[in-house]
Amino acid sequence: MSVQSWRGAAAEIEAPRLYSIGDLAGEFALSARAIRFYEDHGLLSPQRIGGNRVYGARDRARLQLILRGKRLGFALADIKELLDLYDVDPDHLEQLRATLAKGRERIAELERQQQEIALTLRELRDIGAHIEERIRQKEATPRAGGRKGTAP
Amino acid sequence: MSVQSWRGAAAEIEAPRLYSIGDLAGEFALSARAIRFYEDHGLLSPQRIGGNRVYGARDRARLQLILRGKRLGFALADIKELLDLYDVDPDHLEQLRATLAKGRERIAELERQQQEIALTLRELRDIGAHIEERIRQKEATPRAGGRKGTAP
DNA sequence: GACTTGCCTTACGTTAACGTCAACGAATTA
DNA sequence: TAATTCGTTGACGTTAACGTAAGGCAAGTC
Repeated sequence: MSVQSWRGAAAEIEAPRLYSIGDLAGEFALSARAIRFYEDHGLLSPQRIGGNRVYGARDRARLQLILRGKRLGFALADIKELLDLYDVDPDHLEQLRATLAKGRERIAELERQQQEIALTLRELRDIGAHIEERIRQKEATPRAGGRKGTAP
Repeated sequence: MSVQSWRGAAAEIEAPRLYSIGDLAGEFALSARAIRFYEDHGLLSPQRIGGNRVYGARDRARLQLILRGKRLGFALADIKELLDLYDVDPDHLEQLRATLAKGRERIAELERQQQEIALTLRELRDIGAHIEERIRQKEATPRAGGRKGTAP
């Protein structure tokens, strides 16, 4: 049963949508084990209702960020730092500065990554163009010799 | 001793630069163990001179690609596939087509990754701007309350 | 009342990507 | 000649990020 049913049908007030661990696991196509794992490592901290985990919009958003971070190849520890950037205490000046600094590091790293992706894309497209041409050659004149592939 | 010394000083003909495992390890700041590991998994295949590994320009270039792939968060198995795109047999039409297809997949994946990085960068810059403003506030009027950070 | 479903915790297993250590050989260097 | 300095091959250890299995509670279903 979806967690939402627990809230009864007094749907006059805005009901901030809630999710069970199974809901999120299904929606994002990962295992409940993984979600619990993220919690164990401090990336999520859902409420509890009688032992059961209950996730709100904030948790859901954080989970999305986690998955995006993973797709970008970051380790969970890094992703945790990234998530921490979101809930800095706006009253503590030193923490604000520290967060800003960390944020800039992440930005720099992502920009570097951007460059490397762009470079890799150029190379792949180049290879692709060569291969396409080679294919056209072979299709035009089926039994002929050919030059070697692009180095290396 | 650098492998290069083995080639004597008959430097009239162009000597294609060679490297020992230590050379590459030093240059790219990784361990010799890692380099051997890559070889064990088919990502490198240096020559041998009396049991010792000897790397040429091609091996060096492949190693660079490996490291770049790692920085982009790819697994070694994926990187191996990527490397294989470079030395496709230009005479085998089917292999050409298959390579082209794989290449396009990688391109698509990298483009998706590009989008996600761009998105993350926008968010981080946004957070950064908020934090900077908050810092200016606190610097201007040291003891005042403040709004909360950017959700989530 | 038995069964299924969904969640819980605990604990051990697994894979990737190396690190570390041992024991050895070949080549310089003192 | 002895001691370093690279390099070699095993073999075992380690960390991250989960998977998998065992056993149990609570609620709904047949």
